[in-house]
Amino acid sequence: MGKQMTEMLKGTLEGIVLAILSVRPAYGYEITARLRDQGFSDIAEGTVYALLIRFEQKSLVDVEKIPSVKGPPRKVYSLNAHGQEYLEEFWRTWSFLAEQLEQLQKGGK
Amino acid sequence: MGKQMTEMLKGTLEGIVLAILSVRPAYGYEITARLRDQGFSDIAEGTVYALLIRFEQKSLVDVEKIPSVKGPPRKVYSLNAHGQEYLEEFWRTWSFLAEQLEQLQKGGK
DNA sequence: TGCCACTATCTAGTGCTACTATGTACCAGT
DNA sequence: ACTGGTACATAGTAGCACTAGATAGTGGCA
Repeated sequence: MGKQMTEMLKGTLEGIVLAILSVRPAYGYEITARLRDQGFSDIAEGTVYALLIRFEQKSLVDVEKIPSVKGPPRKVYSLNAHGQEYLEEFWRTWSFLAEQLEQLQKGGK
Repeated sequence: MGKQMTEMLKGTLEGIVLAILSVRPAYGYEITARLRDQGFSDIAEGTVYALLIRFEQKSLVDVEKIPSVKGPPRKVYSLNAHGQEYLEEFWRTWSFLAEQLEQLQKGGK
């Protein structure tokens, strides 16, 4: 991953994962795999798990432990009301930023 | 400033300031003021100066000291060829991220 | 049986960036 | 003298993604 991407993901990855969880509950390994499929080719696994733990500590998610067919039990995370709110604020913040950048990009060309 | 915005600016502010410099040369105090006018209401001054010093160390900019009518001399920064390249890579990185997020935002609604 | 690959989670330590808080310096108007 | 606006700088802090591992369960294959 480029260094620019690494820095840009700070604060954004949080929103990305929250958005994924808002569609439907998921567990860490699954989220990492999905991100990689989607072009975030080398998101570190550790990063996702650390992020999920932070969500739990901030009470943005509910957690359920579900046995897996192959491998250790999964920790399935689902967005709760507080998490939903937090996600909405994320979208507001991101929209503002995106708009500013869009204008800058236009102006520079 | 919200904490979400603070984190999201990491990696992005760099691009924003480079984009500003690509339009025309500017100095720190001016850049801070312009950012504030544009809605980044409480960007810390120190942040911008530190950023500009990083640009200089990475050789993305040329610097010229120009006397000011009121106050200490200004350090006017202008983007050089290397900086222009770096900015283009920033736009590529940001465009990718913005596209991913746009799709997520659509999907979640 | 032993080994490997895949699934699945977790953590200590590192680097980078924005913020806080403060200091320095120059000049104009009162 | 003093205040306020202009202009730059920096030491310390917090937060986040990454590195580089460790740990564990299951199944396949030689």
